[in-house]
Amino acid sequence: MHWIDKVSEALAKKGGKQVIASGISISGHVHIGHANDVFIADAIRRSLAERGAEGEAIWYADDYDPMRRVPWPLNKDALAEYYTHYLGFPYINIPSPDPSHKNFVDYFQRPFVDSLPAFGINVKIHSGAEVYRSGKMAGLTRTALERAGEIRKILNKFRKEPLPEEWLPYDPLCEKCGRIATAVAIYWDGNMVKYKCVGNDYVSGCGHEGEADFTKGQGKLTWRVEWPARWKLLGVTCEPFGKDHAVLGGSYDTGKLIAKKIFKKDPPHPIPYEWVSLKGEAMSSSHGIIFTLPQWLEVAEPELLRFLIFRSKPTKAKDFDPGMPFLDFYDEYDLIEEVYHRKAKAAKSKVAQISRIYELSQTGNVGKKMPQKPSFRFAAVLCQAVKGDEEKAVNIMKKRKVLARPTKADIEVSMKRLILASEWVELHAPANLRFSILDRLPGEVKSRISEKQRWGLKHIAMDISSKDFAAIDLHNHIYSVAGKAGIKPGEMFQAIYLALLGRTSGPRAGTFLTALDKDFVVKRLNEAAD
RNA sequence: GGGCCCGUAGCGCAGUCUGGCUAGCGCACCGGCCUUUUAAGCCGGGUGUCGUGGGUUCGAAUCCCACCGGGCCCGCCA
Repeated sequence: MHWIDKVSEALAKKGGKQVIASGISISGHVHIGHANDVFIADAIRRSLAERGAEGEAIWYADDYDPMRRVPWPLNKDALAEYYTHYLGFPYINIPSPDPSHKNFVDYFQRPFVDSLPAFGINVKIHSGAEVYRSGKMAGLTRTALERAGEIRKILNKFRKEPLPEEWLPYDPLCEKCGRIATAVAIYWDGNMVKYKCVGNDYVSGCGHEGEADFTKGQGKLTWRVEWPARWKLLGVTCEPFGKDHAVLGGSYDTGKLIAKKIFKKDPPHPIPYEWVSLKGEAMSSSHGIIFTLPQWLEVAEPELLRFLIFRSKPTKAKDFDPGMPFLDFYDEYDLIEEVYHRKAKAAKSKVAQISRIYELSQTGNVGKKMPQKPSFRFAAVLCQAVKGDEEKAVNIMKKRKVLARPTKADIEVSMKRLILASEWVELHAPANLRFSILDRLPGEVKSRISEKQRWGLKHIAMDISSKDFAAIDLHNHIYSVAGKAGIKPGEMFQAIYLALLGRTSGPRAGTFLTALDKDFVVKRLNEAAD
């Protein structure tokens, strides 16, 4: 059984409505590593639905947390100084670097959230700032303040240096300087927490002493207490989280105890997961080593990212490389699709597992028929040869038997893939895979073509204009022309590539030439031969 | 100091929870074919001390213990 289904089975067995929580701190661009969180939560929701259990997936933006570091690209040049001023501010209160977004949070969060539907993700979105400001957290905050002593004892079990006697689990928002990370709560009474803005290790305080109304969001619970409080507030029964929280004595450990003892809440079923790296490097919002959901959708089908996440166990580290290895990755996905549709063979013991991974990779329901489409590898060449001419592309794919009596849907899927491939070639493909037809034939290129090669080009041009070659026949024909010209086939091919691409290699010549406009090819070959 | 993950073919991995066919898959590679350059074709081939050592067992990649190597997380701050 797939791990997603094991979790949903365990949850369903407990009974009642299941709430699967996910979420992150909006500390910069939200990248595909963060997608783990929501994708897992949503997949469990889906699995629960399949077994008839009630479930809801949520995504919680920690947008009321303080900015501890200025993230990329705001840490560059003039912006850096401007944003350094906002260290310690709750993200939600930091301005956007561009006027088309409401604020810092909107700027970083929107591209992520807006992309979720394209990945088939259906989650309810919550905002930490909204939760605090609306007073929804007030009751639980009061409980936490009342029982600060017990909470302190729980936390101290895991700390080297115990928290001070008068410690309170509350981070007030300094009314004077606007920071939420610099004020220390001193005591509380009624709805008010008295504080002093003393600063912390990354930003200094303003020294202000004031009072924060915790029913109005003038501060927030400290993380280790906030998390279990949130479980209680939203009735969270399951939550995937990064390995940083999963450490013994980490926030899940203390959260578990606080949830049970203070908030009378069963802690959620944990799903710790590993990070996703980018070309072997850890992704980092603050350093700009990221790959975002919109970036993904530019060059790949959404199913592929789901596949990346669900193909292996959550505790397995995953690496994503949008370069050459991406083609293999695509092939693997296509293969499991074929296995699912019984078009490819796999070990009997594997078919069920592979099929389930395929299902989980889908953004919606699985189609009954497997769509016909080119491999991504092929698409990456074809799109360059036809330069956006759909009809030509379809014809070539028919000739190549990639498409056999294609339906509208087949063509749609294939075109989509061609567009993605063309973006991929542009953005991520290694240079040697990229080619483009020369608009003009520069003299410098022409001069690299020998007398004998010219003779050959001229004859090929003549033959093409007088006859419609099938790709393979043309390919063969080039060999015979090379023979007549008294040169090696390789030299003949090189001349063709030079004339069209300005370099000595390219896609398989017969298919390549037949994929191009005939008149253009004839004209160009003649031009090179003269 | 504490914890987690990983170690299986040249590379990337599945299989480990729940011990049981002859340890699989993709790519690469090798051989052959397509008169056929090429990262777009086809067929065939497994190239392996399952990190090491010990234990449990009729039986271990799988469970237990120790160790080695790699990566990561936490350690007042997600």
